[in-house]
Amino acid sequence: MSTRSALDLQLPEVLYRLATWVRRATPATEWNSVALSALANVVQNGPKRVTDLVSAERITQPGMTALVGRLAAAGLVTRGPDPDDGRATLVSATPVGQQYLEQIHRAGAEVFDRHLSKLSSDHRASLAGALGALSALAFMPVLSGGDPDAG
Amino acid sequence: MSTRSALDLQLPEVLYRLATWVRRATPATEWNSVALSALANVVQNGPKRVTDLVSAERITQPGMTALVGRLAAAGLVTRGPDPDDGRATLVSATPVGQQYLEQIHRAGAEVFDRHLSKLSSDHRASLAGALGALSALAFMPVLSGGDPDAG
DNA sequence: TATTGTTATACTCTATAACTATA
DNA sequence: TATAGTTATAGAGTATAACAATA
Repeated sequence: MSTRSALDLQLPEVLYRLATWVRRATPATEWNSVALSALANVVQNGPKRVTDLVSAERITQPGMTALVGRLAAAGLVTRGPDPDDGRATLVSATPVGQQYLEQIHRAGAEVFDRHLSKLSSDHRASLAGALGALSALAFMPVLSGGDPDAG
Repeated sequence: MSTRSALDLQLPEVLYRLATWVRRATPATEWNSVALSALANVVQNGPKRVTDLVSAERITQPGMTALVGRLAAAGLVTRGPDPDDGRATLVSATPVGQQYLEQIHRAGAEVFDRHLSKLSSDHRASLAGALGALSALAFMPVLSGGDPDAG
């Protein structure tokens, strides 16, 4: 039995479960996951057009318009014109939005830390060794294929 | 620099991002994540009361009643009396529900496999080494604390 | 004519409150 | 009286369709 087959057979299932676990372990917030993800996008990558945000999330353009409107009403983002394209709207994070996201991440990190401390030292060591790989996966662009229309 | 501090500092952030990544990479289905999670609960653990399903998900009792009603209408679960408690309702998975969940997992596994194949062999090896730890985390009961009311 | 974004409308889902049945 | 579950009602969020502005 090679490590390759173990990886192929078990990791997808484990990742799936892990995502569910993270969803349950993460403290509830007043914003849903799509909203936090869109906010994180503009916080980390700078101003984005509505279309860009749409393609990064599983939501329609009108849905993103409404979401950006709510985020703007809450003071977490601002909307402005795109100097390069008169049709486009640039969505930018405000300092408040950035601070809010950092606070959410701190609260989530605390919860994760409490759970990680329950793991055996062997398990903790193997996780530390896989940090780079997990990060590479977490930052990997999602391949199209399940979604025929996705570009 | 110990591996312990690297783990504490980076892993929570990576896990958070990884969960978002999984959410985006997983093919969209007609059922949302709470519905699939509740279905998976009864498929894997056998019949459960509505209250049990409520405590495992972030949803209210009326919300779970409605969700179970939809799952039952779709033929994925059935409801029956609890022989030990006349007040309770036992929710059980049907063969159709079990097959549906297996199909969802197969489709998700295919997508994950395609992404995993993009990783370097070093990263794949470290992931294989962390499988046990990831699984331990994914199956760890969620600790209360962020949620004062949670048992 | 195609693309970007918004508005109008309807539907799904979930929360709070009130209720019934059983312990 | 407390617990398990349901029903009634209202609100948030998102999709489809139609529209306005710019490329």
